[in-house]
Amino acid sequence: MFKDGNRCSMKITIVEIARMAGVSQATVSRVLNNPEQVKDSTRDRILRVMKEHNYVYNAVAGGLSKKQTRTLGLIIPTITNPIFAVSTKGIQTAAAVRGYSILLGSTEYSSELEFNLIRLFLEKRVDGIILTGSPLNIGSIDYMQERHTPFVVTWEMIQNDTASFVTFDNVKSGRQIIDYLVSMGHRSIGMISGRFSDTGRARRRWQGYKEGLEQWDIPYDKRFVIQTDYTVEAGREAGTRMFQQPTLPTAIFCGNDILAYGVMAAARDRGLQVGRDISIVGFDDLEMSAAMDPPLTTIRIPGHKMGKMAADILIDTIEGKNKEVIQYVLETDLIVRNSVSSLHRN
Amino acid sequence: MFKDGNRCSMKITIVEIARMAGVSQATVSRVLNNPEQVKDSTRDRILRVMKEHNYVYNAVAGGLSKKQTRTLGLIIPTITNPIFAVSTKGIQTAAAVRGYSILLGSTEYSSELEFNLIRLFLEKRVDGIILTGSPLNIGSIDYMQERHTPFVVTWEMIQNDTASFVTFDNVKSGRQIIDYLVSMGHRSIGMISGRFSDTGRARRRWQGYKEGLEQWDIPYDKRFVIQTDYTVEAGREAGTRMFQQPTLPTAIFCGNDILAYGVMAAARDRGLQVGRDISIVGFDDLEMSAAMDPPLTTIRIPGHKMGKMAADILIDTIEGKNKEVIQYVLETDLIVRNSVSSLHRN
DNA sequence: ATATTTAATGGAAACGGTTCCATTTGACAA
DNA sequence: TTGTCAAATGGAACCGTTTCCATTAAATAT
Repeated sequence: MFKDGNRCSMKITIVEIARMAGVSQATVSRVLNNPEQVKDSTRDRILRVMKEHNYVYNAVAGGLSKKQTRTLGLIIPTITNPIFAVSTKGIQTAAAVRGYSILLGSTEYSSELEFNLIRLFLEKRVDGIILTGSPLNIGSIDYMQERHTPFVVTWEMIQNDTASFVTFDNVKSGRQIIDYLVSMGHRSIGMISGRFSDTGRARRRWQGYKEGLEQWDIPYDKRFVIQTDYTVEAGREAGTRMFQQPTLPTAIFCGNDILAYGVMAAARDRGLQVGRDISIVGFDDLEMSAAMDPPLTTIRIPGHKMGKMAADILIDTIEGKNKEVIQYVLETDLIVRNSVSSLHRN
Repeated sequence: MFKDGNRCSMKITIVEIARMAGVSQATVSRVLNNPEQVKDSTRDRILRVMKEHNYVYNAVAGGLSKKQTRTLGLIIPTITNPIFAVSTKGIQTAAAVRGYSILLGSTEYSSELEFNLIRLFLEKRVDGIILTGSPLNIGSIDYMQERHTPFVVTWEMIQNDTASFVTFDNVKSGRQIIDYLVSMGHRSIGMISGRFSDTGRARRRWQGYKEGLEQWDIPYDKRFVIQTDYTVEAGREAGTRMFQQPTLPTAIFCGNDILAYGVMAAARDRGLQVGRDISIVGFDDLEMSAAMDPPLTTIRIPGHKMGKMAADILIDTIEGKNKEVIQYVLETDLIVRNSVSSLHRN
């Protein structure tokens, strides 16, 4: 257990190192933070002593003193949706490059949990917070601002012009899908959406859907829109319900790819061939969407890039490298594959 | 900005609260940690002062003093594979219930990054570490043990009987797949596997494959096994290569579901109908596997449960509620769906 | 009324670093 | 030799809690 015969290496501190190396504790601290300030020979000696005794820096003590933890709080709806996973990866990678770690919290779409996470992160003195796909809670933003904690929100834009965000336009993307569907000859279009109560995004995509219909003079038929949870199973169940109706839409816009997978399965269950009898489009462009049968037409959102940008903006803010509010609205792309049929006679 | 007219609320400390409430800082600390020890009237007064001034507890100072951070370090290969996401969710949920937060780190299958993460977590004084799908680095375990940091490994068993783990048997699960395939009449079975160099798991599943073949007296044909990255695209590419060979296996065991999705797509590209012309089985049972066309036969591993158990064991260890090493090997289930055809004439 | 417990509170030393402000040392110029 | 300056180091206060050990106040027993 005690490889080197002395007490647990976690217990040895800077002052013991100092004593053993015959210097003051200030000097030891310097080799840790500003090595160039100490004479080579002294530094080497101190470093040697540290090595010998397996010294492990205590970042919580350091954090208390420096008033910074080099830790970012990340709040996401759920890690279980791959799209947030890729976004998280973007954040994590960018943060790691700049020497920050990530404290992870999931809201599971609960505004109360979101608020609790923010309070917790504040107590833990994260240097900043990334709010992904939020805020759910009206108080969240104020709470952070009052406490002067740098933060950036992503996956969502906010009316407030005092806060940074990096996001994309859900309404526009939704409309883009309708435009495409209409261009393919569809005029009877349903939507299987996430719950408006869970996220603003779901509502906004639906808003794009509705605006799209209006623009093309297609009447809104509320039998053709279903809200459900963002899971494959829920999508399948919603699809089944949709397809049991006496008249069916020719195309369905799904609130995300996960839902689309379920709806595709429901279509097959019902004997409908996707991309011929029924057209389906998703949203997110997950890794597996291109491998579906048929490959899923969907909106690609720059999850990884958004994450990276959010992290970089946040860290710049923390480090005082930018003083302004930064607000980005990234572009999305419609990825046309084979899940939508053309209704034009050819 | 300064809602209540005083200085930033993050700056006000326990001693200011004490002064304002006319008590000692010890008493304030008590209302935070052992409220029952202070008289109701005093407690209420202190609480009121805190509320009024938006006091935010400083957990890093508390952590320094208490020598515990109520934070767990979580190391996973990549957050991008949904199976680790569900495992992470299990951990996170269990940890939250018991008042711990999660510091997240990804190794991206690099043993060097793994080691750096451990060192970083130790510096940040996490109370314990969960090593998922590791250790990659031979030194990792020793390093944590020497420093007396509680940890549990998951997704992997270790020879060492001084460390806790909760995992499942990759070899056995691999063999289970072969047994099933053979029972369906297959005798020409390929494998598209993750890279042995990336994870021990990949090798172990392959070992199950090989042992299975031996048991049924099927010669091992190395043209039928391909190692590749754990991504859909890589699976598709590997599948394409596989299917370009002059003779094909009748069934393919894929190292995980992600790979299987790619291989299914490759089969379709090649005009092979999965579940009829070619049989495919996966590993993990991701959420979307049941919605594939055809639904994917696969091994279900209890990712969420493993995560929860790992977290609970770790926390019990941290809190001294168990002093023993705990080693669990969970059961996996073969989920039979429709991606495997029967070769028996019927 | 006094002695004995128990409950409530306060004082002050940790916890393990950082950093401001000296002080010492040596090099170099005058 | 002395003065000046820069480089290297040390002393000690500070970061914001917790907690041990007293001390005081209140309650109960004798």
